[in-house]
Amino acid sequence: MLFDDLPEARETIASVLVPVAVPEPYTYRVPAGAHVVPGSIVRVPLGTREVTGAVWDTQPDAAINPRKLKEILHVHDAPPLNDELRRFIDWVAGWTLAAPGMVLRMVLRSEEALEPEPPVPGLQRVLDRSPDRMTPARARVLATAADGLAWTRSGLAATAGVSTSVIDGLAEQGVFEPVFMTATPLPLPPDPAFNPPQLTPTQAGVAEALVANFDRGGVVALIDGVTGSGKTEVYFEAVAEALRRGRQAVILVPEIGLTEQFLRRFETRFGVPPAEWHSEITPKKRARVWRGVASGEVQVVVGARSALFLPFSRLGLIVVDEEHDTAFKQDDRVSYNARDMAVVRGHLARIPVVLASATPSVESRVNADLGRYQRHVLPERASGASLPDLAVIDMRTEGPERGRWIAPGLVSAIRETFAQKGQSLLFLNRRGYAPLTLCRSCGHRFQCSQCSAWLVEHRMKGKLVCHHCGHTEAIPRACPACGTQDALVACGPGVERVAEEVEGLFPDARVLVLSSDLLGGPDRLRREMKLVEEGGADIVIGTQLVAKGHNFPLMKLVGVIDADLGLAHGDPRAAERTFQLLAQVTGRAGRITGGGRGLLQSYSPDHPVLKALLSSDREAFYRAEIEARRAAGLPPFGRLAALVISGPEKAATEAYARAVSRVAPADRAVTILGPAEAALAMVRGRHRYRLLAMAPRQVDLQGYLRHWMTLAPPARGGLKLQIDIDPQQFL
DNA sequence: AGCACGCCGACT
DNA sequence: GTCGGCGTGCTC
Repeated sequence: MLFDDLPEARETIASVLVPVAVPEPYTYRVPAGAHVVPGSIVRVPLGTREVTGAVWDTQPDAAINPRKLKEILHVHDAPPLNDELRRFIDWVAGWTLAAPGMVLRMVLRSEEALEPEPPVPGLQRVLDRSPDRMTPARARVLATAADGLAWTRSGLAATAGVSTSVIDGLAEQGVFEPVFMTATPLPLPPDPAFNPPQLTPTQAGVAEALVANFDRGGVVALIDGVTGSGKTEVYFEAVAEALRRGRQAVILVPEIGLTEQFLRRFETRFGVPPAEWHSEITPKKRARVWRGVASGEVQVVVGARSALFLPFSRLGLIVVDEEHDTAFKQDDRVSYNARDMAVVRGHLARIPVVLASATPSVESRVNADLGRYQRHVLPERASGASLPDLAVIDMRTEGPERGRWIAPGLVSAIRETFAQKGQSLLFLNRRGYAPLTLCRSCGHRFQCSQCSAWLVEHRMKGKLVCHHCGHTEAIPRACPACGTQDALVACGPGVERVAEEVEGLFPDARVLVLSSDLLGGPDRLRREMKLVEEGGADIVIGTQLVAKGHNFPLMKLVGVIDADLGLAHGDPRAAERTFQLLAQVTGRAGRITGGGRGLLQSYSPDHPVLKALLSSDREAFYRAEIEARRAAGLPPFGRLAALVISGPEKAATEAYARAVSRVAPADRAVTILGPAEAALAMVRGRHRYRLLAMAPRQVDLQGYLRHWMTLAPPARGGLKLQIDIDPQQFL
């Protein structure tokens, strides 16, 4: 054959998604001898820097000036991102209107994982060699290494109980030879048959349905079960099925829900703890989990929302526990709701998704009612214990005297519980001592200088703190407005103030405050949680973190100090949030041991949310909430969007927007527009606006956004948007 | 003049 | 997301 007949050796190119906010993949030359496939993780030059990206297409139409092309520097020795994950990245980017590279960045969140762990030097017994002289220490070493497996020098020394010099001596004589051990072996795989639970007939029925879903493609099941009904045990059976089928499972939990308790429950069922994935994990562990997941060796991951973006090689199941929790939302960079994106990934991968909650979100309930999701109800408590006995204390007639916050009825309930050595929990979703401080003399109210919210007194810290932007200042002695000395007065209760009252009422009780801003950080909080769990406190005063994830087995009484708090907000989901929070926190009472009580202090005991809670008629709550949204012109999904258009003073605008999003639309300083008006304002005003637009309107937001993006492509920093629309309808 | 800072476009 | 260029305004 003549050389002339051969097609000219064409230059190979590939499009590479780079982790920057550009709208499309860039084209690079593939160096001779390098082999890339779609999904290959590569190192490429970009501008003056080098970045890690992923090959998106090996046959791109190169509409780019060939002279501009740069060459791929390195192809990482890591499994390529599979087709399922690449489609998921593209989908999420399209949905969130983020650059695909920004979504890729969430996938490539472990630099160390991109190359195999370097081999560890080790020693292996050379069987036909023995030491010149035997000593007791040497004998122990030989006995330890008799299995013929490779050991690390220090590991062998420690196990045999000798110093490393004994090992060195033996190695010197050739009794051990140096070898290289490949990366630390992964822990044993979870065993689906390790400890199957005793399920009630209802639970078994639900578990069976979840198992059957593995043969039905991308089915979403909503498990709707009261606190203590055994949701976890039931979805563990779906995890077991994934394992039996040789597939991987991921369990997403709200960040705070990933407790020691949860890991222990997993271990009890499957014999080993699951792999963990969350923001606190060390880089080394992070890399192991990432690689293990990509290679398929790690079979079950329990993690926060970011675990959804792990490169599973054969994902078979996604579970979203506490699916109603707002911690699944990410608002910075790419803004997404991991619960919704889990449904999307399940859909693309044609695998079952399980959403579980004691208080499902309204949108998931609606999706279930519409037949998009299966709905499985677990009504009773598994232990046979009844739900806590709930009652309301009408603060208008049965309230405490002025300056106190705990009604006499609740005080006596605490006294009774304490006498019977049970634990009481007082729930108040307000950190600090008092939510508002004012001057007795002139009426001056302490406001945050950055964002105009009230400053909250934190007596333990001795500071005034803004809960919106984090701004902190010292508590002054004199009023900054009129100069009067010692005239400051605290208005309303926070957990610290309730604790003060409790300590006065029950001097013998062990009182503990559980709040996210405890001095001593998360470690201390973890210790305190454990302490409460083991009975080391009698009365616990806590903010919403006691409502989430953690179970306190000895808790017999839950008192809600202000059940109205949260109901009055302008947020269209205030009622839903309050219902969920109160149901979760009161559900803690007697959760394990049964026979718990809940007392809710309220000035509006006839509010539908409280009525629904008290009658345990959850259906009534959902019916009323869906109806209320319909009446307000909102679709039942809670199709909500917020546009935050940031102006030139970026930091100020963002702090402002953050503050506003919590108090809006009550704050008059904010212009509130619908998306159409916001879009027009953007285009007309050359985005010199400082506004937050909330659009609880029934509009085609996606259409509007696309429309205006073509009119005025958002400049960097010019526009930040959050989309909070249930993606179900677009799948 | 020298430099910090913010804005803006480019990045294959 | 991050860098470099450039204009503005201020001067340990």
